[in-house]
Amino acid sequence: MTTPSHRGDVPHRPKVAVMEDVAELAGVSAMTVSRVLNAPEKVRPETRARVLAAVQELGYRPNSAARVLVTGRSGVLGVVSFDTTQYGPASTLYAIERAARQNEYSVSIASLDALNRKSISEGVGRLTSQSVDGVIIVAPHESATDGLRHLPPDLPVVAVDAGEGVPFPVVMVDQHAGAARATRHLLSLGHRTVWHLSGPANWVDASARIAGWRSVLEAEGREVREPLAGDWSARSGHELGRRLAFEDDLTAIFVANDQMAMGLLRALREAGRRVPEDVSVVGFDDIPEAAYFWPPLTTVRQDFATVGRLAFQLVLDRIDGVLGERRLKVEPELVVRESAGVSPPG
Amino acid sequence: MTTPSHRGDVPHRPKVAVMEDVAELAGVSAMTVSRVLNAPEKVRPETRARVLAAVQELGYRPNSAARVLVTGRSGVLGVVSFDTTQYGPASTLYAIERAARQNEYSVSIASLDALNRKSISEGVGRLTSQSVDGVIIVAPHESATDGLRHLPPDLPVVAVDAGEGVPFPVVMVDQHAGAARATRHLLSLGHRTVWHLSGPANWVDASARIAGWRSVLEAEGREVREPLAGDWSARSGHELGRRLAFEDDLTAIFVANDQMAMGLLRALREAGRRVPEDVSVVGFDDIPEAAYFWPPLTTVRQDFATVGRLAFQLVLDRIDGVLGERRLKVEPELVVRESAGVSPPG
DNA sequence: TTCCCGAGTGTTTGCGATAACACTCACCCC
DNA sequence: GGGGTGAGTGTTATCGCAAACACTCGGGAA
Repeated sequence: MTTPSHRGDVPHRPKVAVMEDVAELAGVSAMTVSRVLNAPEKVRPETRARVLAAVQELGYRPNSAARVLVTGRSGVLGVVSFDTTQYGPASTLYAIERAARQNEYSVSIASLDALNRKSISEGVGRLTSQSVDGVIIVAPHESATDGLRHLPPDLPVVAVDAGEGVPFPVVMVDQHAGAARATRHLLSLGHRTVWHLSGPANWVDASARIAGWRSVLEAEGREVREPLAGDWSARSGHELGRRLAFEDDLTAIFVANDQMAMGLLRALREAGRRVPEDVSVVGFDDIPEAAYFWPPLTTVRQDFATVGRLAFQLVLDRIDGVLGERRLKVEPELVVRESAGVSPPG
Repeated sequence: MTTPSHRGDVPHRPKVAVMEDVAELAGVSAMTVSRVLNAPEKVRPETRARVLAAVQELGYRPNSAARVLVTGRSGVLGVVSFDTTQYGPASTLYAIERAARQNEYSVSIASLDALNRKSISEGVGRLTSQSVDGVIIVAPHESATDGLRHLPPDLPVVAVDAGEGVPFPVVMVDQHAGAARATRHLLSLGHRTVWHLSGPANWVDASARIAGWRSVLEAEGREVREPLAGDWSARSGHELGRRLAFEDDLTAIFVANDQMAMGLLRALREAGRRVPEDVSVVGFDDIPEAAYFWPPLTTVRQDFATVGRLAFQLVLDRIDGVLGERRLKVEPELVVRESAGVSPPG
């Protein structure tokens, strides 16, 4: 005798307990249950105990949608990011999630297929329509920076590694300083100048690393060779490496990330140039494998965990109406291993 | 003359448009607006146009919390995972997000700090309390498998790479077949037996790879050396490699993942053993860098993208009440490069 | 004693959307 | 011409929770 509806296939939803059920079991009103959960000190201890027992017995869990509807707060943080299969973004995301969890927030993600204004604001849109309380954007591309200028102004937003001129706080590793450190390290080993294998155009960290590298060379009055741009992959490092391997004034090279450095290392070896005896190489990132490259890679460590943690702290402040720092820089660290050595004689 | 409340710091919430506002502007009822958004064909074209214009003008976006409350559907998928900084899990997550997005779902994540029953069900709990429609679990550890038996039975759940005996669908790469393929490849090159550097105990894929490797050796009547267990890291591969490098019947070794293979390669080189002339090495995963190892790594490619896509499809089916496959296997592929060669003359 | 106060609890209302049902036509059939 | 029909729209109830306000006491001040 069931009504001929489409519910035929969902015989009997085993209705989950709601606040009213708990209230009834505990012999109080729903409001008291709500108070036990949100402001326990306002409820007499023995009442509280009864309510908690009822919660336990029924396996009650508050319905977040209802709570969001009435409070306007979701406890969800959105993260917009590009290519989280890469070590850097993945680590940042992981650190954000961890920090969020410790603060009773959960994380919703929106990956981007492309880096441009439209894509970014669409990603943010996907998140805001899920009523996130705030958004962290991990998309270190200049076109993104542009998209970031046109976001809902009342939404708490923090960017990781964004360029200048975005209207909200930015957390970043000091790429410029890191690149400078790498370059100075190579010069200090006696090299006359340092080549650069850069990241792709329009990536803010690629640009910052180029700038850091260049500034040191210029300050020291060294020759500045045009950087060659890869795409962060080992493949591109290898390809560009083959073109560089026969430059005979190449004795030192700073590579914009460790994967490209790996490709370069291989190209150099294939060309018969020994590292570090003939050519010194310094990378960037310090991926966990860098110490097991051949030879072990001297590189610049980025502390993604700290970046993620700080980014979370900053959105949290914004959500709470606190206006904190506008630009937080995390110091990178040069990790000296064996891929960079003293300049070969003459 | 503001009331002395804590709202002092939030002067005037610039109230966003709700459905009623749109209705008013378009001169219709809220119900009609709702229909335009959810079942446009039920509304006369000119009315629809008026409503859409009003939506546009007010920048109206439906409030998802209200919608979830009444429909019981959130359009959010939860993903529970462990260590998304690793290439495999990260790629799987990425593919899931992508598939979800194409189906108008968004993704909420819950990372795990530890792999055990408590941790898993807590992770699922964090997600369900955010009212996700379904959950995908990417936690290929046997202790997890245990935790998975005690989840809310009405929740649509799909696991990636889970062991046998979990009460819901599982998508996995056929690790056993992949390991067998790698092992057979090495035997076919003339090696008398194949050593194995395995993943850590209790990881389901580590166990499956051991089983696959062992089954081939046994079928061929070859000697089975006790596998050495690493922890997936290059560091552990290096460390174990140092112990193995001087075994003189070591001519071929199958390593449970590419990172460990990298560490092993370095250890072998440090011990003066050439790859592939003295020792042949086959890895597992085919991370993007594998082709740029020294030498380029022969390995087994896992198609994480397909795994992610299938896992999403399976939860989606479950959410829609369709009971699909219980165990879906994705075939891995042997990628032959240069790290494995013919057995050195006895 | 009377009154006030505040701790503890209950009642009512509303958050923003959709489901279910009710209504109004214009149209077509016999 | 009466009445069925169905497309298009409106009305009401409801989802589960918390904010705001109302109520009930017992204890202390006046």
